[in-house]
Amino acid sequence: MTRPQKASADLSAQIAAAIRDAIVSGELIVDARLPSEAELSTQFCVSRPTVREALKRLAAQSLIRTQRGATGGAFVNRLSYAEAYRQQITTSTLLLSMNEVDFETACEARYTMERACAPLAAERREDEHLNRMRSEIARQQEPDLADSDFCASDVGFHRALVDAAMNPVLSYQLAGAVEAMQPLMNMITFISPYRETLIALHIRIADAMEQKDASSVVAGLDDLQRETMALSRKAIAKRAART
Amino acid sequence: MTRPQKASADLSAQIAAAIRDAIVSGELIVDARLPSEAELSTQFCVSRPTVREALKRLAAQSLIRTQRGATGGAFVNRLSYAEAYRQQITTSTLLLSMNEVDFETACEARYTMERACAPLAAERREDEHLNRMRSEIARQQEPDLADSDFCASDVGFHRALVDAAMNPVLSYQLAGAVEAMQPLMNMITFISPYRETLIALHIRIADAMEQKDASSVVAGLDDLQRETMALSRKAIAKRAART
DNA sequence: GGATCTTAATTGTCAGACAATTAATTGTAA
DNA sequence: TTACAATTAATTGTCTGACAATTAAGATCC
Repeated sequence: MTRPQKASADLSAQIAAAIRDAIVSGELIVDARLPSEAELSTQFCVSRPTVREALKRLAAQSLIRTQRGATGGAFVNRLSYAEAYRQQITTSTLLLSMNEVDFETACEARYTMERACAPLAAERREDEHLNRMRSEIARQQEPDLADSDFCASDVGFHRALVDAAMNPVLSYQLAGAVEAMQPLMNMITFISPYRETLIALHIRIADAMEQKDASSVVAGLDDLQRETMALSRKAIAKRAART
Repeated sequence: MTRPQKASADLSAQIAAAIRDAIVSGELIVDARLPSEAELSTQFCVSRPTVREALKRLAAQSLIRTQRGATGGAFVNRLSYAEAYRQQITTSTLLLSMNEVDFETACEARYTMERACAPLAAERREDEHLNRMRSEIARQQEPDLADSDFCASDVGFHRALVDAAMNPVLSYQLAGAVEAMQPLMNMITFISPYRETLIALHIRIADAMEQKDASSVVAGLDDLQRETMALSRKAIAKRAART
């Protein structure tokens, strides 16, 4: 954790980079305590506010956590799957919403990845996953369900499918792809007949999962992608017609 | 951008959350200028250092950028693909390194996702991608190449394959999976005969890509996964024997 | 021994100041 | 009038010093 090198950047950014490097390189291991803010400020020859800004940067990336009190301080944080999920989702959501990624590209990416999970999911699925899928389907059949809740349930259904692959790294990677689609999906209005088509496909996929029939799951996802894309085209056409 | 609600957290965290919500919800659009630090400090009834800590948190997530000078200030940042890649990779790398994710799980996730790209990649690949793959193979055949450079080239090869799918969202999602494996791969020593096996598979995959033969690409990736896992088991066994 | 108080260390927050940077404005000369 | 230089104002970057809040450890008392 020596003096940072890259000039022409904020001191706080330089210090944050230096500490981050120390963490990533393993020089600072999980749960290790960093020097106190006062010590860091003398080490780096900067004031405490500057050190604090650096620490806040790291905290924003969940690289450290801080504790007040006598034995408090900043500690290297173990990045939990839950935290990683959260960051993955926010980053993906922002990327999709701010970069004007068209629906088809995002949709293709999502279903491509999801199809990849299907073989593992079909083979390893447990009753828990099947139950989650079934209960989301039941929710989707509620007649007075709002569009946004329908989409949320859709996300839940697909996450259950992904989780069934029993590979946490895969679940983590897919989390972004699946959840980030929700805002885009929310722009589609799911009127009754369309919902029924999607639900029928969900049922088909769940049945295939129950029988551990991987190729049918893949085929179901294929159809679901086609259906979703067709729906989005309709929504876009309708929006264009209105203007 | 009203007063934050969640109590019992740092003021700077609350303020950061409030501004982040305003950005995510679209209340603050890309390139919009936030109020100056002085204004924010009066708006939120906190001191300027506290506001600054909040802004640094957001800057760490590339949600804003700051500019000094007369017309300076904090601006909502458009999250570029490059930025998103970077964040994706650091998060994935940390998750894998700090959570003691075993090699097989990470490897399975990576190859599962990569196989999913294969059909699109085989169909859409351009000469550029093929050239990148070939040149990485050439690099891998250099006799004096260090293990870490061999791994880096391996990553380059696979990224070219993923990019050939011509879907930036997919490339973004895969970036984490592929790059985060590199530190894990670096723990394997690639002695000469093993390298040749991997290179042969790379050549097989590149040839299949050239002929746009999707199923052969998938089969090649399958074998590559098996080979990589076998190699890692050997490395682990050797390490265990040494102690 | 156990409960309570004190103390010290540490982070959280504040106020005020000055330096550095940058664009707009103003002044000046060709 | 135009081109260029100096000034000015706004803003972020940084520092100093202080105090509040929190927490664990030690000291004290019963």
